[in-house]
Parts: sequence; C-alpha cells; structure tokens
Amino acid sequence: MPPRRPTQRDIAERAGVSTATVSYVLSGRRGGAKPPPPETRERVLRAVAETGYQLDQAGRSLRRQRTDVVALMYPAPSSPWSDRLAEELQVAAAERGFAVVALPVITGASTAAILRILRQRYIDGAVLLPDCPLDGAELAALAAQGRSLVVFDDHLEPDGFDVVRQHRGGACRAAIERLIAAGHRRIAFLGHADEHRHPVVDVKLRSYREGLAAHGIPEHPDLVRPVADSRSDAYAAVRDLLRRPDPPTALLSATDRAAIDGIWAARDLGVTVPDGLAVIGIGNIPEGLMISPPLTSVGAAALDFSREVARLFERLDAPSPLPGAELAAPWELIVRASG
Amino acid sequence: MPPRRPTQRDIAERAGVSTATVSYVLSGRRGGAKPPPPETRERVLRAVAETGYQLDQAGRSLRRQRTDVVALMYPAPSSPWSDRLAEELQVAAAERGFAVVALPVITGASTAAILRILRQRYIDGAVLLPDCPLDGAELAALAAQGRSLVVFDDHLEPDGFDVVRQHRGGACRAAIERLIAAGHRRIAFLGHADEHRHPVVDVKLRSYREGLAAHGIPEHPDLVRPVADSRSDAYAAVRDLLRRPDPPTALLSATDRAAIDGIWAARDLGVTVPDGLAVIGIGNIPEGLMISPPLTSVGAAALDFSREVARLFERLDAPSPLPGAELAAPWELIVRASG
DNA sequence: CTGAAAGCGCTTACAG
DNA sequence: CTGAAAGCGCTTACAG
Repeated sequence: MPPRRPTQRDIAERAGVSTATVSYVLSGRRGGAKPPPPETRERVLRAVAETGYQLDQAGRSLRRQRTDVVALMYPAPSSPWSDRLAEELQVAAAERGFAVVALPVITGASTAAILRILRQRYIDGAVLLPDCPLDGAELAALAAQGRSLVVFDDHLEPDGFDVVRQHRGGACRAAIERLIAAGHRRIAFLGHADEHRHPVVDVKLRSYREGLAAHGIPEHPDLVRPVADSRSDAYAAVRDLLRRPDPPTALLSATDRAAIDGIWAARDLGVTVPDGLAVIGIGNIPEGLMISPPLTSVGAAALDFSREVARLFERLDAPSPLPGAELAAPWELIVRASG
Repeated sequence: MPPRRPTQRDIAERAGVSTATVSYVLSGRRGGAKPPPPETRERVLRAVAETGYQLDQAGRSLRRQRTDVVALMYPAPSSPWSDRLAEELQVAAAERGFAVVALPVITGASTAAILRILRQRYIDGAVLLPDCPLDGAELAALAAQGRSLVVFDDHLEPDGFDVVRQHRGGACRAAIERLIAAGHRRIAFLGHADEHRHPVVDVKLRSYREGLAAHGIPEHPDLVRPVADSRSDAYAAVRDLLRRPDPPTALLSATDRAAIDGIWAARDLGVTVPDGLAVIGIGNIPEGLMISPPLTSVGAAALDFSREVARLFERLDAPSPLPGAELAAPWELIVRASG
C-alpha cells in the first residue's frame, strides 16, 4: 500500500507551526494581515519539499466554493475554431490562476458524464460552442447555481448566462442567395450526416432550402448528400454528381473540408472552379485559403475569441451575479475566388 | 444574491429523513445492507426534484478520495488521433460512471495550470499522448500519490505508471531508408517549427539525419524547412524547393498534412508524384488516403486505442496499485503510392 | 431499518 | 504575529 498523501497537518507538524500558518504560506493569502515572517515561511516550504506535499483540490474547493477551473465545451471532433478558443482561453486563464479543461461532446454518446462536470461544481465557468446539447432551462439552472456561462447560440435568450449571437442562418442564406443571383439553379448541398441530432433541422440545410424556396427553385433530393463530415465521402459524392447527365453548376457545403474535397473532385474531372462548378463552404477554416482557387466561405471573419473569453472572466470576477447579456459575433459571407 | 445551493441536509429536512438516507438513495450504494424502501426513496427524490438539488463534487471527492474523472492530455492542436482517443475514452468512461476531460497542452504557454489538474487530485487518472511536458520523476510522483497513468513515450521507464511504446524513431528511420534505397539522394525534410521545445531534438528530424548519415549522404540545410505545422507554409516551401535548379527528388514530412500540401504543390507545378517527387508523411492520418496518389506514411496502422483505454480502467479498478507495465503499439511504415 | 456522528483536507474569522 | 476551532458537503462505519 502506498504511503498516505501528506496533508497540511503533516506539514504543520513537521514545521512546528499550525495548519493555519501552512495555509497562509501556501496560498499567499491572508485577509489584510501581514504574511508570516521569512523564517516561518521557509520552514513550511522545506517541509513541503521534503514530503512532496500537494494541495488537495477537494478540500480547498469545498471550503472556498470555487474550483479555479473553467471548461470549454464543443461538439467533437475538434476544429481550428475550437482549438483556437482553447488556446485563447488557456492563455487568459493562466494569467488568473485558472486551469482549462476541454469537454468534447461525442455525437451519439451519452451526455450524462459531461453534464455532471457542469452540474456538480467541478468547474466555475464554461464557454459553450454552438450545438452543445443543453437547453435554455438547463443553462438557466446552472447559472442560478453559480456557474458562469458564455454560450454560443442563435436562438436561446440570455438568462443568467451570456449568449453569443453568430446569426449563422442569415450568413448561410447569403451564400445560397449569392449562388442563385449568379444564375445557378442546380445547386448541390453537402450536409451533415446527423442533421437531426438537435431538435431543429440543421441551420445550414434549412438555409439552403429556404433560399431555394424563396426563388421558386424546386429542391432536387439527389443533389442533397449527407457527406460533409467525411472527406472521402465528400470527394466521391461530388465526383458522382459531376458525372451525372445533368450535373450541378454550384455547390454549397456544410463544411469547408468537404467543399475543398469537392474542388479536388472537380479538378480531377477537369471541371474548372468556379466556372464549371461554383463552390461555397461553411466554417471559414484557414485551410480554405490554401486551395486553388481560394474557397469562398461563410463564417467568422477572424480567428479571434478575445471578447468572449474576456466576458467569461468578467463574469467570474464579478462580486455579484451579472445579468445575462447578448454579444454579437456575426458570421459573414467571405467571398473569395471559388464561388 | 442567489439562493444558496441546496445540500443533502436541506433534502433530508424536506423529506423528513436523515442525511445518511439521502446519500444512500442518491448513490444507490449501501454497504451490504438493503436499500431504503420505495416510500422513503420517493420522498427523497421528490425533494430533490423540487429543490433542483445537485450533488457537490467537492464534498463527495473529499470523502471518497476519488473524483470519477479521467483526463486525456495531448499537445495542441488536436489531431484525428487525439479526437479518436477522446471518443474511445469517453465511451469506456461512460460505462463506468466516469467523465472525461481533455487537456490540450498549448506549446509555449505555461504548463502550471495543467499540472495542477494532475497533481491536486482533480482527476483519478489520465492518458498522456506523446510529447506531453512531464518527466519521469514527475510521473512517478503522481503515480505514487495514487494517480492512474498510461503514458505514450518511447524513452521513459514504467515506474508506477504504464508506458506505451510506439518506437517512433525506428519507424521514421524505415521511411528515410526506403527513400534512400530507392536511389534518392536529395531528400527534403519538412519539420516542426519548434523542434527544440523538448530536451531532445525531435525524433523525426533526428531519424532523418541519422538515416542520411548512415549512408554517407551530406545534409543540405536548404532542404530542411520548419513548415510542417502550417499548411500554407508547407505548400510554399515545397513549391520553392521544386523551383530550385537542383530540386529534391524526395520529401519526408513530419506531418501528413504538410506532406499532402507538398503533393498539391508538386501537382500544381506539373511534377508527378512519386516519379518526380517521392513523398512520405508521418502520422498516418485518414486524410492521407484521400489524396491522389494515396500518401505513404509512418504511424499507427489502425485508429484504435482500445487496449490503452482498457489498461487505464484496469489500473483504476485495481484494489491495490499495479506495477508499471510496458504496452507495445509500434508505428509502422505504411507504403502507399506516393513514395 | 434508520440516524447521529465522525471525518475527508482545506480556509479563515476570531481569540489570544 | 499565531493558533484553536468551526465548517464547507459529502459518505459510511457503527450504534440503536
């Protein structure tokens, strides 16, 4: 059996001081009073070094009612956006003594364990990227229990938590409108495989449909393929579409990656982009700049979450609970050469 | 000010039972004894529902000396491999009532906060992917304090924690040997930008150098470029290399993504792969199968971490600490058409 | 079958 | 300036 983990009591005994003094030395915190003198301090630190003492988060968290941990929740797999947010969050958190944990949400797997992290006070706050499986009531309950939350969502109303509005629907709609305005009528759509994972139909597919309907263009089921989450499926689907007797002249893809695969497929068949096939992606990932021609895409213009991160810590630092606010971070149609 | 978070004491009062009974009902655990009768149980659950009671992890963790949380630590950004491991870990964890948190390590940022998660008993165990910033002494100390650890590393000795051997050096060496055996002498290398972040020079670059040296081929500094972590830089670098009066005839890349960009660059310049430029990547990501020609790569043959995940939970379930073991999961040279 | 009580490891207001 | 003591919210061996 392993030796018991040393506690502050062990340190106190070894250093010949009280546990209060140990805590003061280790936390550097002390109400308004003077810190313990250097000599005491040193005895404590020596005992810590000798025993390999490590603080126990459970004891501290129980007493202080905070964990000094924040979470980033996002639907798996990760993306350049979630990676970037994790990075910004970690840098800001480190400055304030917070740690960051990432909570990827696996589609289809149980969300119970992740909800436990949010509900059972493992963390003080969190940023939730779009399409996390939490409803407004759940979020409001978490906020009421003291969790600081910044939630990316286009529909929820703030309610003790902040909501970041991206207006994804409007930006996606601008993409389909652009294709229609350019004269396209046979427009293919590469969608997510599990578009019904959420109560509402995926906003991207819905924008596509509404755009077509608004111009009286009938939707052709063969042109809608659930391949946006698999690069190989996307490539194959676009190749097949282009080989049809009546190929599409434009393509809207729910992911940039699938759009890029579509461009490859077109190139490999000798179809030029955008003249033979206009292509627009959704997500605006950095990779879209790499392909030739550069990918027209819908998404946030800059890989920058500093305002949202700042807001999370503002909420965490607030002496009394802040009311929920709306932040605007609208998606845009970013026109490049592909469509 | 928000209403105080209800505790089990509040529930007990409301239900007219003791806090012991509340705990028994909520945990479903009860030594060997019979569970509370349905009538009691119902009163408790009703009080829980009425108050919105949520367990406080700090109290439970302090008493039970476990958190029911495991971590996955990996160098950021995430990859198809870390995403897949997160998924497998989450599925296995959910079956056992564990939650999973991901700990991306930002290169260059302070690692103090992440170490705090491991050291201060936020979690019961963790899987560490290669190149995490923890040395053997640190890992041994964590293991001695009761953390269950499964660590991907080719050099550390097991010491209360398990080590997964990938033998990355040998597999990378096989790649450079293959290129040399095919007659190549001008072999470019796309390396990581921060190859010196760790005490040892990056294993990939070292394998490249050792391979050249073993065959008396002088290393040409111009052919080694630190662009493997940026798609656009990789594309530009390979384009520039191919435009030289004495272009390389082969390319080894520290990442598959950069290798793929190299293939694009070659195609765009009319250089055929592999005849004009043989290309081998490292990592074996699924995307390598998408490009034409499919990418020869070095890495794990299958996207499967079930043995490592099983081992973590075996360790967590063990009644007494298990000695450290070695697991073999060797990388291979996976020959496809590109090189 | 149920409850009173101890105790997990911390922090901090307070007494000396 | 330092320490004794209370208490954060749980769980569980034990008494009744």
